[in-house]
Amino acid sequence: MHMSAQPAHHASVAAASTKSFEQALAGATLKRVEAKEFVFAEGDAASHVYRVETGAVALFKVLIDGRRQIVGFAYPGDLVGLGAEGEHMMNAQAIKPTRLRCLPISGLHRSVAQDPTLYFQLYQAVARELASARDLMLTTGQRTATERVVSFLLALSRRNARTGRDPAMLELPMTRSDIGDFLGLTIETVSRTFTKLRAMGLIELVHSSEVKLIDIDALKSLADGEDRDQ
Amino acid sequence: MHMSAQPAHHASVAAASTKSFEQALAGATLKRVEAKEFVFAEGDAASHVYRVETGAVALFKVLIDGRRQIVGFAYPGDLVGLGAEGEHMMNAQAIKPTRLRCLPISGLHRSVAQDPTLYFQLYQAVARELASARDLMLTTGQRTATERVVSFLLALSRRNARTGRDPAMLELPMTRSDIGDFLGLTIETVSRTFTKLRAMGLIELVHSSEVKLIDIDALKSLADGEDRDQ
DNA sequence: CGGAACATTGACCCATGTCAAGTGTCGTGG
DNA sequence: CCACGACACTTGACATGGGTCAATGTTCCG
Repeated sequence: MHMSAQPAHHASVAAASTKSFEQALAGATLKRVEAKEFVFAEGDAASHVYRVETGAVALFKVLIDGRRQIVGFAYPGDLVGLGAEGEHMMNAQAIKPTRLRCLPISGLHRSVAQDPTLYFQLYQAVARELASARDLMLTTGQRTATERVVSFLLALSRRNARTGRDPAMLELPMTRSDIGDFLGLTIETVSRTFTKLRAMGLIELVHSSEVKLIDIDALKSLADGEDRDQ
Repeated sequence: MHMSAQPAHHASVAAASTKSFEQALAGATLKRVEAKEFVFAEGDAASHVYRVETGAVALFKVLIDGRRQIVGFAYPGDLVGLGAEGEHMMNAQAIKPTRLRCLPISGLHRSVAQDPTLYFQLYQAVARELASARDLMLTTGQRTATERVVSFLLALSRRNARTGRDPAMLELPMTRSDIGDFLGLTIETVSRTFTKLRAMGLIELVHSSEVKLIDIDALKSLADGEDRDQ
């Protein structure tokens, strides 16, 4: 039987919270960025790793013709910027006012001297991120628009459950455009799908950025083709 | 300006070849698997990491209704099975007769005692794999069928160039179905796209599993929307 | 109050999926 | 060596999900 692992779609290295890691972060400076401000861009020197304290950040790549793929959203507790060798290979942009703790990579290497398992933790953190990336690939590669949107909502719901919030009431800090670029859909399709789910009585749009899940079980079965272990 | 990094699409931890790593692998047993035989399946205990010596392996996840997403192919020199915590979260299946070097995870942890940087190497290996996974997301999320197939061919071409083989003559060890499940397309669309590229004089199908690239520059511009730095 | 940005809705169309023949190609056994 | 069957691949005809283009609503902030 599978008790398998990650629920999917929290694509930014869920917090590796251990003593040595917390210590490394403790001295880190705090940085505020406004909505739409970049934390770093593709090609920038990878000087820091950041942990989101409040707010939310979108991680994305762009094609030369402007098409954009968001590869993940980072919420409070998530790390961004890991796994970059020398320079960043993607962009990180705040999607609302955000506070970040900035950890210089050089300092990180120094911390390793005190705690050699730190690399193991980084390894695990990146491995988790890899797992999410692959789950997202499954979603964008093989699923219909409805399945994608529902999976996305359920992933947010699970995140809420994990962090002690109401799993039926979702805040969507990102725009429809962001959701579309994450799921490989257009704004219009995302919007139509929300409308359809509302018409089916499965969700309620309290506000365009606030969704109430009415019938989670029905949503789960809609998301199907769901990877094992919900 | 970007000198950025990875060419994309070699989704299985390109070989981390260092002394300590080679030593760890040296004592490893060799295993032969036939085409279609599983190396491991989702849910299996993650007991070993494997390095492909000859042959090729497909890594994939399946949805309950049978849809399949191949997240990468592993060729000689590539590692498979890294990043699994406890149990594997995907399947690894040989796509032709394959020889693998099997490295017990327990032994790997022992080797770390001798060389603490080993974890750093593993971290880097997984980070590279993550970069490929994200490149693939960009491809399957945002591109047309033609762009996907051409990107795929060019990635194989680059791999050939990197390993000292003819970058214009490609061996496709995988079936059309595998390619489709990798790129998020159907068999028929993959086949039609090959036919179209042949009709355009850009490729030649020596054999259904052997492709000759005739006009690589034209292919590159077709692949466009290509991520920066070719 | 006005305007910009975001979201929704509608009409239409096309790329790709689906279904259904056909056509190699390879390996096996007679 | 040939015949057969099993697959894999190709090709065609058709259907449709979701993209595109366009208009309208809504929200929020100055």
